[in-house]
Amino acid sequence: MHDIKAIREDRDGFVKALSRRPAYAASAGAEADRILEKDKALRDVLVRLQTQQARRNEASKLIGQAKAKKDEALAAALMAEVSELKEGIQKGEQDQRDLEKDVRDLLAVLPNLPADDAPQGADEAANVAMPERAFGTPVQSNSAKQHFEIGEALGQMDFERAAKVSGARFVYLKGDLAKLERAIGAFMLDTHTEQFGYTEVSPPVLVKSGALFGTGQLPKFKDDLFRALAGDGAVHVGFVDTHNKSHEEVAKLIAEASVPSDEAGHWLVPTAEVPLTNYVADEILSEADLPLRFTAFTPCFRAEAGSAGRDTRGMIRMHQFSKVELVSITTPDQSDAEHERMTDAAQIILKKLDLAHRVVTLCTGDMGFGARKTYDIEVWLPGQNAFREISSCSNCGDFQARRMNTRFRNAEGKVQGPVHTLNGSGLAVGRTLVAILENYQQADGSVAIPDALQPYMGGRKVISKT
RNA sequence: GGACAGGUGGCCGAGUGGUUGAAGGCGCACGCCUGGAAAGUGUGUAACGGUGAAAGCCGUUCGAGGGUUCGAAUCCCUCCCUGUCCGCCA
Repeated sequence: MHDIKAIREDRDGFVKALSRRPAYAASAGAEADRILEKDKALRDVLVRLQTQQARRNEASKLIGQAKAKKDEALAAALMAEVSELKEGIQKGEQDQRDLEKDVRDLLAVLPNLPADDAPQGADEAANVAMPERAFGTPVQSNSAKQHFEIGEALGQMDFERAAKVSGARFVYLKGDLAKLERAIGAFMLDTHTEQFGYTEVSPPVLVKSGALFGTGQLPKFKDDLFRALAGDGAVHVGFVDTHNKSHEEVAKLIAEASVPSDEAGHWLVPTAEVPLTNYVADEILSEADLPLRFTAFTPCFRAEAGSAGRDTRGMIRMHQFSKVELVSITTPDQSDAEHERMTDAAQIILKKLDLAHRVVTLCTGDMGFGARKTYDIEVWLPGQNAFREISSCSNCGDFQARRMNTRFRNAEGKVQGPVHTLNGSGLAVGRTLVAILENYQQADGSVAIPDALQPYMGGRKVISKT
């Protein structure tokens, strides 16, 4: 969420930054002007309304004093005056609510402004390589199998039965592959907590809509989410007047007043970023406690609404997958350094697993809604003969903090404004498993276990068909 | 799911229609006291918004949203959350 004051005070600067996102290249100016128009109308209403409220408050106090002095005539005169103000005040309050909602609704769907050093570009082709962060040598091989061929041949990865039970984009892992997923998660958590000071968290994976608004998935991206409703999801809303009505009439009125609402039920988290970041929602944190660093190993659920036909084979794009997430809450002046540190933490995992990868800075056309700057880590998959995203580390600046209403105060107790939030995968566990299968596959169909994971796999060195 | 009881400032906690943004306490900050500290003592200590060059002035906020009233932390309605008991349940 953008700071309306910032748009008001520097409209052109806002438009310039927003128009760096290709989707807003043409419309940024019009967006800003629509918002500013509503904002101006709101402030006009406030000036008028507050004058009336001030007089009402003053007169109300005088009424209390007059009544205390038994001066009923004065009290009656004042009450008549306030009575006349009432209509205007109620109208003003309604206008205020409407205009505040208008401004908020317009702001809520606008993406974050790219950082100055986020490269300009239309799509992923314009992402900028970071050679200083590249690691390892991609192994080209004509004989390399894809992960699902390896997993299915091992008899430990079953898409057909998953389709029977849950449909497309689900998988059963069994035996050593199921254990390997757990081992990868445990290895990642241990690394982040022990080497990087993250606090391990086991968060809720069903959340209310307010949390998804806070991190920016709602209201704009609800089609990407799964929703969990109790029963048929009907919710009783509003007041039903049962006076002098038959049972049938009351039942009908209740049914009419019961509708699915956007507030009803829960949503399945698309990433642990949501519960980890919203942990501090509506709080004023102490600067001394920052940065906060959280990590969690959770399932993630995504509808993949816009991905029909993409990555249909294998485990690359699932409705449900495991991920270890990293979230940092920092002061504004720390967030750039924290972004580099978080990316280091994510990369360490791949380095310890000896998996070749590269890192790119996303261009303005490829960045997510809430990010001001993003690094993607792409791991080499010899079976696909390609680099594939395995982590995305973003600095969201104060964008999520404004939506969540999370601020911090300094040592003197003075509120300093919104915190900065960052999130990154550390890493996608399913895709890490894919990368291990493809990079550690052996000619006989078995898969070597990376050294770093052997302690988590009972000291074993290889996964074979059982 | 049912029945009660609650949700007040950084924390605890008073407050059931009229100068209550809110007593009191804790915590915190600064001062006095002290050789220094503790104790004691004094003062201060919410957020957000509008307006203004600023000082300031004004408004809103006592879980959230509506309503009643000249006036709501206080009365009414809806929702959310917490606690206790019952039911069900991993």
